[in-house]
Amino acid sequence: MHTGWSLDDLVQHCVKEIAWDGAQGSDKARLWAFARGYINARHAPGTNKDGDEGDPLDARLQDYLWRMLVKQPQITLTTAAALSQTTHKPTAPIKKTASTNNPAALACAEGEERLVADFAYRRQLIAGGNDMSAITDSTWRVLEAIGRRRERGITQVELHQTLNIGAQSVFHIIKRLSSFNLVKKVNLVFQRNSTNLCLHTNYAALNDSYKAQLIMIKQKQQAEQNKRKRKRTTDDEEDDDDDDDDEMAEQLNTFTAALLKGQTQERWQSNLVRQGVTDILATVPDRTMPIRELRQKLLAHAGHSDCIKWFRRTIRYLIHKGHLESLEMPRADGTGVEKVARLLVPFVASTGSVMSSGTGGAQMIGIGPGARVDTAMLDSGDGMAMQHAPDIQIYWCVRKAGIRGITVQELAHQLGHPGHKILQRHLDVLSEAATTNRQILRNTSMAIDADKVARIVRAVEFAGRMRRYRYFVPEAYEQFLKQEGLSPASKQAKAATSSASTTKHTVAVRCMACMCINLACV
DNA sequence: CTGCGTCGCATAAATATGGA
DNA sequence: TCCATATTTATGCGACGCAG
Repeated sequence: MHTGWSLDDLVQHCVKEIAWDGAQGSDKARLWAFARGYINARHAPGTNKDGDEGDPLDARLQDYLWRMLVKQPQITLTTAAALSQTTHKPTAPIKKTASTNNPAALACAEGEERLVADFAYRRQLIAGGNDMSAITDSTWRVLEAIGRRRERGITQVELHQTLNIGAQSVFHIIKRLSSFNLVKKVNLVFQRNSTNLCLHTNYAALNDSYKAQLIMIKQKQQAEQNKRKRKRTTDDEEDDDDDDDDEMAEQLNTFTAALLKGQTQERWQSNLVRQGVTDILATVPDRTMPIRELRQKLLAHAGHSDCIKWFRRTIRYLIHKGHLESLEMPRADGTGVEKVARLLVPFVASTGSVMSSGTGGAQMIGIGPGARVDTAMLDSGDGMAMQHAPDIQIYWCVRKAGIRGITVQELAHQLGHPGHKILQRHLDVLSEAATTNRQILRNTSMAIDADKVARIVRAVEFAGRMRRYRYFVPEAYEQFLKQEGLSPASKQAKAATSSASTTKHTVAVRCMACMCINLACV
């Protein structure tokens, strides 16, 4: 934690970074990024913002740095054009032609100058003291690619695609490399696919996903310790259990709260929930608890439809995998039966899991027709992606649409064209009140606070004879009405009629999309 | 009859494994 | 290192039963 830095140190830092960039080397823009990273990291946190308003890396420093670097024995000055022709590698005839989509080569102009570290130095830095005879050409290429993407890691899929190596071979190579302790793997689940993020060991500790994995492992170990303690003494460790539960519950609450507010990038972590469920069950008598109670204990927003869906899915998954069994038990107050869950085998996250702790602006990622698990989501700068429940994805899309609203067609497009039926169903549910309260809502005529209960607003718009729905977040809908000079007086009617009644409250307004359409609220 | 929730089967995409 | 195949994890959707 030095608050100062020296020019020599800066130069050495850049030499290393260039070496990490591999055979393609680094261009000037990247070099300046390295230097800025170095300088900022060594400034005291408070001083670098207002203290020096100007760029700490001014033209003079840039010039100096460049001249010093060119002089370094390990560094060669070359151009992008030269790099694309020569293979520049003492080891093997690697088919550079195969990787024409090399981003580094394409990104810079033909004559762009690049600094490249020599092979021996790079090898020492990236492969450490490992015997190079054990590292074959393909292995080296993979290792180098991982090194190049050291900050955010690279997925197995990307390695397979960019290096033109079979997916299975990539798997083997990664396995080998992790046996040398050069590479760390982190499992990601994204939409319907799961993949591994590969990180160079030296940089793994900087990655949020890897940190999350370590936290999970630590939690697992603590849970095991607690269990062992519990076996020995049953009464004295209650406090520990409570603390543990509180900690877990708190973490989960943060997740749900943040998720539902849509103000964060924290991704819901299904493994965390699964583990939370079994951890709680492990501490109660008979390892049995009503599912409803379990949900309330685990989640701060247990009444939200999002939570209910997620939770139901989680329970179902755990039952399917043999961790839980579901039983019918009479209620304590004697009014019928309710479902309870009994723990059979505690769930333990095996391959680690992922959550993001990014700090950038909240944004939806990975949803779209071409969404993939690789660059699209990682390049968005917020680290990791997690699989989302469809309703949450829908909700966020509607939210993102804001005052303009969104039609089913647009929604379907944004979500990568899921099944028509399933989409409609989720929309039905979301535009109604929370599912558990439906009974109450139907039977009551009192005013319903739609802002609190309904998640999204469904409005119908007419264009000639055509009729279609448009969905809004409640706040956005209010805003829309205000903009059109209308009072949101239809709120009650809207909530009351959304389920069964046929009465319609119609308002003639201008549609934001077409500017000439009547919009009616149903 | 209708709406809703649950169950089970089919499918997809990626990883993991073992033999050549 | 490649090939064929198993496994894992998640989604899509129809069938079925229940309650109003």
